Amino acid sequence: MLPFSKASEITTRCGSCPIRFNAVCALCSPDELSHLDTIKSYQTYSAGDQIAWAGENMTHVGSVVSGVATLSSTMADGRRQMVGLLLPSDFLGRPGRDALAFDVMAATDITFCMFRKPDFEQTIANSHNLGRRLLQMTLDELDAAREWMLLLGRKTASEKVASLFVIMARRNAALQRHTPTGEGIFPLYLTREAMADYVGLTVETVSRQISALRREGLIELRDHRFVHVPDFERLLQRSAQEVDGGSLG
Amino acid sequence: MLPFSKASEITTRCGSCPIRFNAVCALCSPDELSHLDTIKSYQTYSAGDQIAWAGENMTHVGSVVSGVATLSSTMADGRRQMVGLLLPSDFLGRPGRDALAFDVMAATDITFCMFRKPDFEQTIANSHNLGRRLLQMTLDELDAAREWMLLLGRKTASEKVASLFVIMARRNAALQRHTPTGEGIFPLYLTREAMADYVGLTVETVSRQISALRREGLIELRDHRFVHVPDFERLLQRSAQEVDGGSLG
DNA sequence: CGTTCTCTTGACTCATCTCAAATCTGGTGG
DNA sequence: CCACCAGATTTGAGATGAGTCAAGAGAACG
Repeated sequence: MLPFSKASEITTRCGSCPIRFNAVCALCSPDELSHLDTIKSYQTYSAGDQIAWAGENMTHVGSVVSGVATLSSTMADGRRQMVGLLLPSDFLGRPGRDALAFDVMAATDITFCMFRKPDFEQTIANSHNLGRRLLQMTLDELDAAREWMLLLGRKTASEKVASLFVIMARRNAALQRHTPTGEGIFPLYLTREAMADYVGLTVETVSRQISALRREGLIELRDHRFVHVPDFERLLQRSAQEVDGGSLG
Repeated sequence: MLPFSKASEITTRCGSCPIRFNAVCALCSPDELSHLDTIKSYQTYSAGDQIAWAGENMTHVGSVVSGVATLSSTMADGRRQMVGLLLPSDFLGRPGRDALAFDVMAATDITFCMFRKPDFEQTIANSHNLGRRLLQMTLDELDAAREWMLLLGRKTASEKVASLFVIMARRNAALQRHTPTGEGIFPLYLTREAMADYVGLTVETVSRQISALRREGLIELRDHRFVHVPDFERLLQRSAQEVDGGSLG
C-alpha cells in the first residue's frame, strides 16, 4: 500500500461526523459509536494514488469520509473496466475475505475512516446494527451494479454517456439528501479516461458524445469541473433509463 | 426440459436438504434450522414462467432448491440484459425492501424454499447466523456482478461466449464442490436468446461464436443439452479471464 | 512560456448488428 | 410411426456504430 499521511485535522468524534447518517455506522447506537471512536483511524490519499491492487490483502476496511475513489478490474492486455465508484459514506473492503478482488484508486484527494479488519469483524459480531447496515448497503450496491450491467450490455454510446451524467447527478444529489429535477449542477470528478472505463467505451467516443450533448444543450461544462444540466428530465430521457431513480455504486 | 420432481416429493426437513450447506441457512444451528422448518414452504414454477416482474412487491423471499432462474432488466423498447443467474442454493429477494428491482423468470422447472418476508426478516433479527450468511452471499454476488461488468464492458464477442461457458462450468462444478480442470461436461440450461441476454450480444452473434468454438474443438455440444469441454484450460485462455476462479452470480 | 498531459476532432476500419433465408428440433395429431 | 408445424438455431450478406490511428487545440505544471 502507498504511503499515506495522517489526517489529524479532520479527525472527529463519530457523533459529529459528516457521513454519520449514511455510512456503515448509520444505525449504530451512541454506545456502539463510542466503541467505534476508539478503534477508528483516518487515512488520506492523493488524487491518482493507487490505494490497493486486486489480489492484495487489505489490512483495513472503512468508509470514504470525503473524496472519490474508483474500483476497477484490469485485464492482462491492459483493458480496464470500472466496477465501482466510491463517494463519501461508501464502504470499502470485504469483512470475512482476505484478498481484494479489484484495484482501488483515488480519483480525487480522499480521506477514509478505517478500521483494522479484525477489529471491525469483531465489532460486527457484537453489534447487530453494524452488520445490518452493511447488508443494506451491500444489497443497494448489488442493485446498482446490476443497473450498470444493463448500461454496459445494452445501451448505445450516446445513452451510456447520458446515463453516466444522470448517475452522477443523482449520486451528488443523494449526498445532499434530495433528488435531481429541472436545473442543476454537479462536480465532475472523473477524467475522460475514467468516464470511458466507467461506461465501457474509448475516450474518443466519450469525448464525441459529450460534444454532442453540449451541442444539443443537454449539458453545459463550467470550469471544466462542473456539469450544468438545464433540464434533468430531458437528460434522463436521453439516457433511456427508467424513471425510478437508481444510483449506481 | 430437465427432469425434476414435484415439490411434495422433495419437501424435506432442513437437516437433510440438498442445499443445506451452501444456502442462506448454511451457518444455522440445529435450533435455528428447526425454526426455519416451521416457517418455510416450497413453491414450484415451470420453465418459462415469469416468477415476478420488476417493481412488483415480493411477499416471499427464499432459496432455489432445484432448477434455474434468471434475473433480468428490460428497457422500454424491449432490449433486455440478464443481470443474475440463480442456481440451486442461490437466494432470491431483498429483505428490507419491498419492490423487486428486476424481472425473475424460470429458465427450467424450478423449486424454491420460500419464507414469507416478514417471517424471514423477523428470523434474521433473532438469528445472527442467518444475517451473517446472507451478507457473505451478497458480497459474493457483488463480486460476481463486477466480474460480469468487465465481461460486458470490455470483452470481445468471442471472449464473452467463451467466458460464459467458463462461468457455467465453474458454477456447475461448484454445486458439486469442486473446480473444473481438464475434461468435463455440464448441462446447458439456457437458450441462445438467454445466452445473448447474458453476455450482451445478439442471438446471431452468440450462435456464430459457438460455431467457432466448436470448429476449434474448444467445446462440443451433446444432445443439445450438454456442453463437453475437452480441455478447460484452453477454454479459459480463450475467455481472457484471470485464472483465479470467480463464479458469476 | 515551454513541456506534457488531456481533450477534441477527423478520416478510415472493422466487429457486431440487422435483415433474410435455410436448417434443425421437438411436439402434435392423424 | 410418420408428416407437419412452430419455434429455435445456424448461416449469409450487407449496413453501421464504435474503435483505431493521427493530428491539433487546450489546460496544467514547473
